[in-house]
Amino acid sequence: MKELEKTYNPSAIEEKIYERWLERKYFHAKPNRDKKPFTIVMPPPNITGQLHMGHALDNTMQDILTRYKRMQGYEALWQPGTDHAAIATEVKVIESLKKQGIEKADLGRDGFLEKCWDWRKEYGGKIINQLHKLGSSADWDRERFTMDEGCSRAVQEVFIKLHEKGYIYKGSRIINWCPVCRTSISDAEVIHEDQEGNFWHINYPIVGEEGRYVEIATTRPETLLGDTAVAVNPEDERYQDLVGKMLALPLTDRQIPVIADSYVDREFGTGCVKITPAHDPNDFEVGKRHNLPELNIMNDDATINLPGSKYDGMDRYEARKVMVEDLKNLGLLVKVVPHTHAVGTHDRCKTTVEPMIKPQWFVKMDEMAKPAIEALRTGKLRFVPESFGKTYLHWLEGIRDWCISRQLWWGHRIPAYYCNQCGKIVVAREMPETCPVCGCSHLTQDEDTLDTWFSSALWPFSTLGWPDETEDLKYFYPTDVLVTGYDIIFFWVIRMVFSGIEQTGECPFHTVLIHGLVRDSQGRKMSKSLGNGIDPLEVIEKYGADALRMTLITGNAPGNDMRFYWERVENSRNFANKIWNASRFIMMNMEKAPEAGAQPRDLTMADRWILSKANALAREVTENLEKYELGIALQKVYDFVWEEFCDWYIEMVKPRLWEEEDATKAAAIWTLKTVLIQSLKLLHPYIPFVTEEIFCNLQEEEESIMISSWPEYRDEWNFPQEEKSVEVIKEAVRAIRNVRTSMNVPPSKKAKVYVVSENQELLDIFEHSRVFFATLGYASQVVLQKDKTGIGDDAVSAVIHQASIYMPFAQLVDIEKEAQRLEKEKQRLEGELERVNKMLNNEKFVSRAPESKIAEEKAKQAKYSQMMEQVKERLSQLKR
RNA sequence: GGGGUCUUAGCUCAGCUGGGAGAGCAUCUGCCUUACAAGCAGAGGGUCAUAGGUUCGAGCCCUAUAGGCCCCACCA
Repeated sequence: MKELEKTYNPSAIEEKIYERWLERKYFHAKPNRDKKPFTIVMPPPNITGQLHMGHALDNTMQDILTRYKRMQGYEALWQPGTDHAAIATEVKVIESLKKQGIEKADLGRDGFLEKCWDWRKEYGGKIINQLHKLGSSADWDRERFTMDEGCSRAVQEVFIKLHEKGYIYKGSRIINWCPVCRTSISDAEVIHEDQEGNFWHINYPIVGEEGRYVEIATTRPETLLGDTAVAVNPEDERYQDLVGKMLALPLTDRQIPVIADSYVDREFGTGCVKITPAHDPNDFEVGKRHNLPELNIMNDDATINLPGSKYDGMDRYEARKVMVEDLKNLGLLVKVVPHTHAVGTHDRCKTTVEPMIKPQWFVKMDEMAKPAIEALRTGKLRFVPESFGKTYLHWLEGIRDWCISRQLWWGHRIPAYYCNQCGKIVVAREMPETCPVCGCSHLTQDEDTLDTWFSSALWPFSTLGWPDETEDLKYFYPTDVLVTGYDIIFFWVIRMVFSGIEQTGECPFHTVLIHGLVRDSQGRKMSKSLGNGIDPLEVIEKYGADALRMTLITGNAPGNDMRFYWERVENSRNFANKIWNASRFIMMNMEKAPEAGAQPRDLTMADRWILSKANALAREVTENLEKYELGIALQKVYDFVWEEFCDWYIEMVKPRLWEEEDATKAAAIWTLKTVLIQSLKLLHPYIPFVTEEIFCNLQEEEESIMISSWPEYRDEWNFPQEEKSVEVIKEAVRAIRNVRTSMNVPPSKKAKVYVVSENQELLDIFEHSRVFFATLGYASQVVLQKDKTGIGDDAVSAVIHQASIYMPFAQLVDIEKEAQRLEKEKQRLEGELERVNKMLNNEKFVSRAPESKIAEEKAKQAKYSQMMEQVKERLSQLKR
């Protein structure tokens, strides 16, 4: 038996323990017919990533579930890996190249990709190492990467299958273009944020009607150059006569028609809308309906593309300024009205996106969305908390086709090949030798790569070997729970669900456990630009991984954001120290007693009480964990360990340990050890390090707590009678302490305690508990009797159920104060009685409430009236 | 415009299927009691946003209102 340090020092043990777990392969899972599988796939962090609080929370939750299920006897697999993070990584690599004076284009595709792989080699493992520090029990032997061979094969396979099915197509459509990243992005990557801008009212002259104009209002005057019509509402009387007429487009020599389309809102603006099909998604639709020309007036970097015009080559915002000035000079600018409106920006770089028409690859969504919606409706898939299911449905029901091609180099290259001669597109695993149409042998692969999320969408099955029918896939798939933040439901969860159903026929997981954001102490989002982020590694260094994990889980409900406070970390650390010291105490005492292997027969009332409590706790905690109520479960163990076990049970047991010859010493030691181990096990998923360290020092039968068995409820540990008895004793002790405190009696001053009760059963309980009054209630002597014989009027008193407690404090007694205390107690009881009487006198309550509830209230009524009598009696005694 | 969510002790938050309001921190009072001062024993502090409704019974369910936050959305 080793001796523990006086205070718990996490940094001294965490690394050592984690190494041991790794060495012994405890995290490794493999198909095992004798066990049921439990699988979680880790949301793959970006290879550009550094562990932040969000990761810490996300992974702590996954680790808790994995460790819990592993202890329950499941073959628990937590599948880890990293994501290539196409845009994010490409941007980082470009940045680092720039510092060396190298441009992406100079390197060429292959050269650039080489740099990307170098990057991944250097930084790809960083976050994984940081996850180790957190205590994550993922199966690192299975670590995967979204661009490794297996995942790439899965991507290719899915692309080809979806293309064959007609679900993937190439088309020229209006897409979101990021002029800085120079790539298309999907709708999900566009953030609409309100920005202050202007409404520019501009007059378009009507051709052939000198002096007559159509006034339009726009937030983007520069797109005027691409206008191919002006639209009015067909119902709008004001403009009936204009439809069909031509307008002279200012600043150009073009003429454009006035058309009628119900898209136009008569009430908004002037009721006349300029139509720019190539640079606005609505206008694009209008343009299609009216066969309008699509005039692209912008380059990829959002400079104006209009050769021959003075605006050619100007940046879009510069062009705006110059054009507005020119319009003003022409007298066509009617007015400028300040106007805030939603502007689409790229979520990565915050650049205002430019809608553009470009040939891109799309995934057709309508058919695949259906089974994904169905999965939630039929309960095959559920969200915790449930409300996020609505978010999921809402998005799926309004889903549009997914633009999956990106004009990037870092990513999965699209397996499409173009015939240089006839233009035929061939989608295939490898480049065809000849074109199937014209037979020519000159083909070129598509330059584009796929959206990062295309590969992440396959993560739950690509990591298990799909498309091969591997043992892993058969055993571990579908997975069980997906843990992630609500901010990523659209990007990832939805796409995993429809991809999983489409490719494997099964929903990739049955539960999505959603968590919120970790904010700073003022409730702000932690961000680099604000500099308010707290580094989880710093927390781990200062207080230990257990304290961090516990802080992230305590007092937080699924889906809710939380604030980070150092005080809370301290409290968590204090708890680890608390259980550390309780263990230290127990170990010190274990040496004093012969090793008790089996459960002793002579368990005392207190032993049975705490055992019964620990037993009930195991059941409750398990129930909470099954409902993913991680915070509630932890709170329960916390309360049990600190209050019931440490503050009450250990204090109660001390006299038996101090006594040289105590017949029940072995029982005490056995109970201490048993309940401690039970608590450690219940805590292990949350605070794995400290529980492991204690467990290994405490016993020698098992080599690690993480592979020990999860506590189960046992009927033979259920002792309702003893639970009640100890509660009575606690009530009496509390009453004594209360009285003493209110009279400022120091603990050093012991007092004689009389317990008066007419209830023999109660007196019997106290008879067995004399020692508790001495140690917990500072009694010098305990007298149990049925009446007040020998108790002077100068004693102070307290009333508990069916008993009165008297302590003679002659000189200390202040009759006034004593009376005040009792008056207060009387008032409290009056309140209680009023409530309970009101209930029981209510005929409807008595006739409609469940019997158990009525019985409960009746018992309370009896209890309070009895106590009331005692208080009244004592009061009248004082007044004499 | 649509949807979601929140409003509980001074602060930050829990509160499971409706049956007497909880935690941590902070505050106040005593204690260095032989596991722990990162501790022990006690105390104070809440018309659970407001107004209705359902119910024997509402912090919890329903409706409306006010305020906060979030997400989605093609009003130029």
